[in-house]
Amino acid sequence: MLSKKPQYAFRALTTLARHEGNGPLPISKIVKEHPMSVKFLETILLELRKNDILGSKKGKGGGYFLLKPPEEISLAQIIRILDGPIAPLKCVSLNFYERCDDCNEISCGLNKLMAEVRDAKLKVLTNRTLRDLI
Amino acid sequence: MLSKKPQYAFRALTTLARHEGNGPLPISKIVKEHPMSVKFLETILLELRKNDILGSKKGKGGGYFLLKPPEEISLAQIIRILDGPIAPLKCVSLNFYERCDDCNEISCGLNKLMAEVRDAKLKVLTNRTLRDLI
DNA sequence: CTTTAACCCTATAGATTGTATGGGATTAAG
DNA sequence: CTTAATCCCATACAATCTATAGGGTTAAAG
Repeated sequence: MLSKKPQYAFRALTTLARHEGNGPLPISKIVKEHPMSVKFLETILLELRKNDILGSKKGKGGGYFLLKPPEEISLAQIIRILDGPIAPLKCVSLNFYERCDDCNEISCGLNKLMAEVRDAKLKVLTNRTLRDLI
Repeated sequence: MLSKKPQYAFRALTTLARHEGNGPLPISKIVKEHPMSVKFLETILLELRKNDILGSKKGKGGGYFLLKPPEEISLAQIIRILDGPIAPLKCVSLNFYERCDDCNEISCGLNKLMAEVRDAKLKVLTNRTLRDLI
């Protein structure tokens, strides 16, 4: 299950995508369209800025804006930043790999099947972008 | 990410599947093959019994056994029992549906995409069974 | 009919993660 | 110099995950 962070993020990002090219959009405007905690959204957008999804401008007239066109921002990128691995197990994760300490990865049948699940999810999540969300 | 419960469950279930037809297998034997907390595994197997995956026999010489052949028990069934929804959002879950109170399901683009993810996962998880795990 | 080995049931503890909130610092427009 | 915004970090609160505890019930075997 997706946690709230990416869910809120997607709402904010669609608003930012629709506003593309018109300069920075402040949180106050985003929240007007999607009612939610300003402070919580702030931490989310900050995280997206640190991961090069968003840019920001401080001070009066400032706000956030997309660093790339919406069709170049996949759902997978956002989910990985805010929720971590897309794979059902760390031992089959592409971006968050960790060895499992209590199963043998070579003989373990589960990780092979979970890798299939990972690929099935990724096929959707890397091909779908913010553009599909608008 | 899968929680520990289904992970442990899959290990126990493969042992039970290999033992199929030879009568009930006690927890003590399962744990000998897969070291883990006896008590924790007990609560897991109990949950599977209540959901008609396992049968059990009490008393000396008792234990657990599969109620169906391994090829009729899909990974999806086990995950739903122990981890809940397979869909990334409740509002697109087939077995655990809940209306989202803060988004419009008709106009919300996200749930359409998350339904695609759900279907991609289910395609693997309903076709793969305990048989594939052995 | 007692011992023993097993499952049955419920409560709860401890750790981790998810969901925010608060307060102040920094920046820049007007 | 005032105002409106982001930036940063700490922390509170709640929910879930992981596991443990302890006693109850059942049934086979001697």
